[in-house]
Amino acid sequence: MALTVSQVARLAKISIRALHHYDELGLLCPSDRSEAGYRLYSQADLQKLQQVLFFKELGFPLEDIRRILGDPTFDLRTALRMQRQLLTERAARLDALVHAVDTALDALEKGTHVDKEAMFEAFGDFDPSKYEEEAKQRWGDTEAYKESARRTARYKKEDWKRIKEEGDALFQALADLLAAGTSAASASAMDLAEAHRQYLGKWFYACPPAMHRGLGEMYVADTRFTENIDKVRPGLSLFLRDSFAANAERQGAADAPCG
Amino acid sequence: MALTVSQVARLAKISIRALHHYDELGLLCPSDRSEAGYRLYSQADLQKLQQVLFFKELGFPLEDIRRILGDPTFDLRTALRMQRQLLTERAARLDALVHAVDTALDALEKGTHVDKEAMFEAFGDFDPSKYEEEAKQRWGDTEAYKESARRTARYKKEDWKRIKEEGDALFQALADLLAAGTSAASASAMDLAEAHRQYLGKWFYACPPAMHRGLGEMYVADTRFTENIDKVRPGLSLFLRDSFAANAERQGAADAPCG
DNA sequence: GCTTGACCCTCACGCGACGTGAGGCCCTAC
DNA sequence: GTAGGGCCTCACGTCGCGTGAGGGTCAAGC
Repeated sequence: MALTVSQVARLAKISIRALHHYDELGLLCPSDRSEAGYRLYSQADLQKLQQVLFFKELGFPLEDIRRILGDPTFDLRTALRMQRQLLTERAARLDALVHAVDTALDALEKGTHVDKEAMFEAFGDFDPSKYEEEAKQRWGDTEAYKESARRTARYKKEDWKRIKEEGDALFQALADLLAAGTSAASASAMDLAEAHRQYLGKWFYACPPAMHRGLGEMYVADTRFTENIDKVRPGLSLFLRDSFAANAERQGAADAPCG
Repeated sequence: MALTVSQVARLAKISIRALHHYDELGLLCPSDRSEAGYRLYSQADLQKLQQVLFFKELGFPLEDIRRILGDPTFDLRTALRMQRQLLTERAARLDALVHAVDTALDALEKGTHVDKEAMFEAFGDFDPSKYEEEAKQRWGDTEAYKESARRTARYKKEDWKRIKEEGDALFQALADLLAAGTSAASASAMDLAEAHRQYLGKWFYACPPAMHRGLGEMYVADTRFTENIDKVRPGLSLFLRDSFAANAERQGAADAPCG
């Protein structure tokens, strides 16, 4: 039943080296080894590999995949939403590129003598003056604009981390309240709950108070969430549920379910 | 008129380091430097950058882009067709992934308690037995199959090079005939012309004899092609045109134009 | 004239996901 | 017993930059 590296590699259409790499990272360690030290993969290993490849296709870095698969309470929902967003953006971009290539090919096949400059007119995506105007419209020609222009490049790469940190900070702040014995229905707790709700809306999806309350319910109902939230501080999931609910009440939420 | 690195970087929405990198590679060297050694980019440099970014978006490696832009007779048409193919495949894959993510999200929002295995059923793309059957159907469980399975992984990465080499070899063979004084209408020349036509059909696009003849015409009509083809051997472009035409005649082509 | 701070330069190492040998053990088969 | 294929573990290479370190340049304000 146990498969060797080359067999697994052929099945999954990846390289042997990739399997070695996943082993090194602790991402997918074969569940057995032969006497001679050969890697032996079980059916369960294959299933895990399947999951690894899924997330890889979605564009997750391997280190994240390791954590995702190792940590069953990872926030799949928000991660998938972000990834969906990313994928659709990439798809739109690809569509645009295919279009640009078609235009270029058309021109080539008709005129034969199309010079490259003309080709790029079709792909009119880099007119400096246009960019500058757009940029000024957005931020004005201020110091803030200069600063912003400089930082946006970094943002792209660090989005994930920043967003995660922002969320973690909110949870931590709520955990601190819990530790201090503050009530989940206190103004400070509700304010943080509201901040968390807005945080979700800002980065992931519109989350009306009723849905937020539902999310809190899920935190205690679903042990996968509960366990991990309580790692920050025991009892935090309950505290979150209550503060989310209190805040939802304050915001005048009806008794709508989450979803 | 001359722009500094940071200005260009802001306009093109790339990093300064990237510009340094392109300079190092000889891909985009600023046409001027200040007394202090500052890079100064002209409008022409910006246009070239525009082209660089276009090809980069299409997924070409930088080294290839350098050669493409440095060599005006590069076979844009075939390159673009290949790239188009690649892009549509990638787009299709992205679509499938978005779908898979949607399914996963749906399940998550309904059931909340969806385990990962169920999630991957939606993305049923890794059933080992399925793969194995498919593979056997295609190649049978032979030595050739084993070999093939081992090589396909490499093919992906080396496609470009192999295909280019195949084309180069054909051109070289024809150049040898020319050097030997063989007629462009000789059987051997026509056979090579036919091989080139089939080569195009195999890797790029269906090229009926009449279109192939038109391609030959272009080789002499468009100096960008002429110059570079004649680098292989002076007069080769003419020889190609004539042998393509002779072969088209032999294949019973009407007098249709290329395209 | 001097400092401050934004901007520029050139090394040069780091990263992520492997590719690609090198050198050597294992295992079956002739 | 030796030839071959498959497996192992280092360990360095690749690509497209990111990210400092260490230091010169330049316009503005004191």
